[in-house]
Amino acid sequence: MPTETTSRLNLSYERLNNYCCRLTRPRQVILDVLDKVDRHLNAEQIYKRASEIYPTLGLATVYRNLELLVRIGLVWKFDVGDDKTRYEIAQWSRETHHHHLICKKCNSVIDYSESIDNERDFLREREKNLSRKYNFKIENHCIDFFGLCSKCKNTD
Amino acid sequence: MPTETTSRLNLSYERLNNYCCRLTRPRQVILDVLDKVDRHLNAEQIYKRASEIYPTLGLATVYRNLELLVRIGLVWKFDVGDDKTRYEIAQWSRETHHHHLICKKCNSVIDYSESIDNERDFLREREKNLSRKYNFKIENHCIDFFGLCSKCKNTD
DNA sequence: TCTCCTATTGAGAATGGTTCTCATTAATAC
DNA sequence: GTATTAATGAGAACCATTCTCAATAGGAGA
Ligand SMILES: [Mn+2]
Ligand SMILES: [Mn+2]
Ligand SMILES: [Zn+2]
Ligand SMILES: [Zn+2]
Repeated sequence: MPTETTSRLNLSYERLNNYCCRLTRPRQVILDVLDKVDRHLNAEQIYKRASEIYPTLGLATVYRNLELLVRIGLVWKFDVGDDKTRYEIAQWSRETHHHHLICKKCNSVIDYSESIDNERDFLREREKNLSRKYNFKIENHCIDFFGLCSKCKNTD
Repeated sequence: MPTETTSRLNLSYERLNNYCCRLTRPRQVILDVLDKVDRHLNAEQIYKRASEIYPTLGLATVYRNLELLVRIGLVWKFDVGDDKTRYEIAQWSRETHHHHLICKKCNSVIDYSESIDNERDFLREREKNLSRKYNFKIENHCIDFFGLCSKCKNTD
């Protein structure tokens, strides 16, 4: 019985294969770290955790592979306001798709998915109109809310 | 008869005053550049244009003041995918508020404002629900669509 | 208009996240 | 196995942005 995690990893490996990318140890380890619950990590954090599993790993390799994984759609990258790009495993499925609440003060990120179907429908409709009007091929969207998290709100 | 531009600049000066910031020549010039039609410039581009008006201007001063203007709400900053932060004069009014279509290939930005009222209402409703549920004080939102502009779509 | 205080400036150095280089290693097709 | 070449690790390089610090100039008050 494959766990959710192993099946997600297998899908990732398959995708790498489709893109003619070799399934190297560093890639496995990086995907493994991204697959864990902690999300929204920056490259340095991913490097640190992956190094514990595979100590000879190099930081440049982490950057190179994150870039690759983003390019082939297995990973999402985004910014929150500090100057470190954040990464998280791509969540395309209807159950896990989500958007973000981003705290301007502590740069923490909250995933939310309530009414995400509403948002998705709404955005799809907008995309249809906009792409027609501007002859623009929309590939993905970004919707974020910025402000103060509950902690930071009370320590002003 | 004040033009739209001069009145917008006057409002900016007033705002600076309210925040007890001196109305220096560099600030005037930077605001003047931002107030021109070309939007979505990066710091270097703003520096270049402002230098033509005020040649002794320093790049650090541009960065410092852009930061200030963002902080007091006169300027918006955002990223498009190259590694240079973009800036544009804040457009809060109902007539000029807009969102962005961003080309992943050439990093150009298209302003759109059709159905922006719909979007705004929709987002406001979401903000209300989310801030209650997560005890999160939402201060602003970001909604962008990424893809390929009409030019880049045809040169793949 | 003059003076004083200090916010602001300009130049260049420093920072730090990310990318590049290059010799070495290892995945995979045959 | 062997050959091919994609991928790696280490460190240097890059470059947008921030910092430092002595010099300058707003603007409040006299
Ligand atoms: Mn997330
Ligand atoms: Mn715009
Ligand atoms: Zn916070
Ligand atoms: Zn384009």
